[in-house]
Amino acid sequence: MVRVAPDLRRLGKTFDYLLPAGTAPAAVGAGTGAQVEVGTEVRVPLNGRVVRGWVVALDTDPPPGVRPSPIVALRSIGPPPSVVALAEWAAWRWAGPRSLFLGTASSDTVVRALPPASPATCGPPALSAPLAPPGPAAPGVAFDRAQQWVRPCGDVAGGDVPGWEGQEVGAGWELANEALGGGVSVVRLPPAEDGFAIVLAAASLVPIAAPQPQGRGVAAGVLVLVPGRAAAAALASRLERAGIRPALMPGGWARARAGGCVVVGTRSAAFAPLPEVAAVVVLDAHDEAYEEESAPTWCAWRVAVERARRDRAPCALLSPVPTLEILSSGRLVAPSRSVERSGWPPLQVVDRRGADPRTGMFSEPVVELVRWAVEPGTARRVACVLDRTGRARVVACGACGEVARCERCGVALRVEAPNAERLSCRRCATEQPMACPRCGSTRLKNLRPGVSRVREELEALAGAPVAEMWGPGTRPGRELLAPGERRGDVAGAPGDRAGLASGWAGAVVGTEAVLHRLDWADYVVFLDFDAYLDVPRYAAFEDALALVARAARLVSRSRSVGGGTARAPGRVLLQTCQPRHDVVVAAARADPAHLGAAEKPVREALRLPPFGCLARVSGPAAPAYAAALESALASGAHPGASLDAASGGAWWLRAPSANVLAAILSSCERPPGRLRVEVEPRHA
DNA sequence: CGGACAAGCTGA
DNA sequence: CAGCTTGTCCGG
Repeated sequence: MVRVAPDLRRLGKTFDYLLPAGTAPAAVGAGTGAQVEVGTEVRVPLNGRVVRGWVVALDTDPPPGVRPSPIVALRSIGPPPSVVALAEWAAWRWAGPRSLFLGTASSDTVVRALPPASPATCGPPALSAPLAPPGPAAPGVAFDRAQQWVRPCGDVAGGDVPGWEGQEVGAGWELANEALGGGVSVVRLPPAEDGFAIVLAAASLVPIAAPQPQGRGVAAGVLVLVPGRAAAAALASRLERAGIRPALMPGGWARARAGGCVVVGTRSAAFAPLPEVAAVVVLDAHDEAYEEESAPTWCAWRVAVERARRDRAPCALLSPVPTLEILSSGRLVAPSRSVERSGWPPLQVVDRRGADPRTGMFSEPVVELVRWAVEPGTARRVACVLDRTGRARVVACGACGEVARCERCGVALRVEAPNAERLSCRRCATEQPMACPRCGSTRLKNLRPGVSRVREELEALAGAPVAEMWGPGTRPGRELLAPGERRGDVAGAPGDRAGLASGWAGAVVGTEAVLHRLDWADYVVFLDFDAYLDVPRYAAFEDALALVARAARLVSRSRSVGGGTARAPGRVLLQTCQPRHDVVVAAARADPAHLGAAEKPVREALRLPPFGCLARVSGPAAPAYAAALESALASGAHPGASLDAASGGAWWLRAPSANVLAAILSSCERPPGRLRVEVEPRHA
């Protein structure tokens, strides 16, 4: 008898079934597809139809009074037991259906057999002796294993091993051992460093093919997460050039399931079916691509951290701009200040406080830059970023020029309605009189950048065509116009766009898409950086700094010039009315910790993450659920937790920690009807 | 989730 | 009261 979780979104229950004739629980041949084990995908009858499901427990006793039906069929090899348990944890942690996480952990296609566990085909440093599996709290062992990698690869970087020519090896090497020394580390690598050295060091922790009879036993692997599909593919091919054949998710599901390999993938690969992890590396852990936007709002780097904790494996979270939440999850590993500074490009801040609104979006330095970029016969590229939304109702003081901002939390105050009589703070929900909080002047002017004609203006100023790029920043399907082209008449097939983006030079204006789609630039200009500082989200400042880091990476990337490769002399330029803002200061000093130090007390005072954990409850069934939560809180079992009504029939549940929050949510039965529970939504 | 079935509405 | 919509329950 086995227990099965059906693949039905609204059904959290499990059901017991009889094994089909001729099968037995996983006593022998587990993972070969012939037998049932925890994780196996099955097809089971339920209420008169046949549904997909996962075996979540073996040898169960059915509740009294029910007579179980037999399983209809074994459908596919499923995630290993460790990942089934991980999915259960995630379902609890983010108050979501377990089947959703099991689905994420499963193969897109039916898998009936696994390839032989691919042993570490690690290239250059042919490690001769089998390595011990990762043990509990053995930093010394991890250190030694990483050393074996680091030393040869440090030499290899000179280019004397095939496939290694020209691999740039930076500060990552010195940090790799420390990063993988045990437990969770937060590695603050500057934007110019890509962390490949740490990935290689982690890859060396794949145990050398310990012979495993019939695929039994645990074959640990190394998990590497990257924010996007393109970056995953790029990392995979780079690993191959280094002699390591990684399992690229989702296609590499079966290889990952067999274990003993390096698995590379995006957010969903946090649930890659490695039976055990020997090390975990998350690149650009601050990237919002790791967070699922709709409920359940799970977060891949947090899953990765939990996974490493369960397997007592080292976990390295890499980021040039680690958020407070990331920092609170591990110990900080950072290069020296001088190394960090040299990994950030110079930042030029253009103070726009005194600017005449009629000069439009462009300061003198920007106009000069664009003219420089469009000079004929040059291969220069200047990218201008303009977020067209988000600051229509922000006001600045007509007397002192300061943006009116909340004295309590520092966010820009907004005029919520066209003829409102007070200024409101959307972060801490307070209101203030319609006057400059700094000098008291009531002469306030609306900051309202011109939007639709920015490109035309720039073309007029530069006296040359300027390209345009737009579209949502994180989704595909954007279009790049060549110089002189208009929206709607994109040259070539859609497939040509990437080529256009890489071969093209001059000036480009676009939304955040620019930062995602271009592969290099000499300069990145934020035409209206304040738009990012004024977003009413608790994480707005961190997100703004992350954008600068992304721009920094664009301008520090090497590019081909006239057949050779040159280092772009990159710079980032910000136009802002808030030149002393902590985000601007942090970026200018190449010191992300500056922002962290400024943010910490505010978060602490407002009990925002990482000093507290919030969940938003909404939907038609929210009132009923809120009532249940209220009575759970009234019982006194959860000190420090509270429930507040928000606008639009929603509620905020606040708890001192994510665990307490999850405990409260899971202790309250969900009422029937549509209910949305968003745990830790970053747009709060 | 989706089928079964019960309770409620409508119109002749 | 047939014929249809809307809602609640339940599954092994």
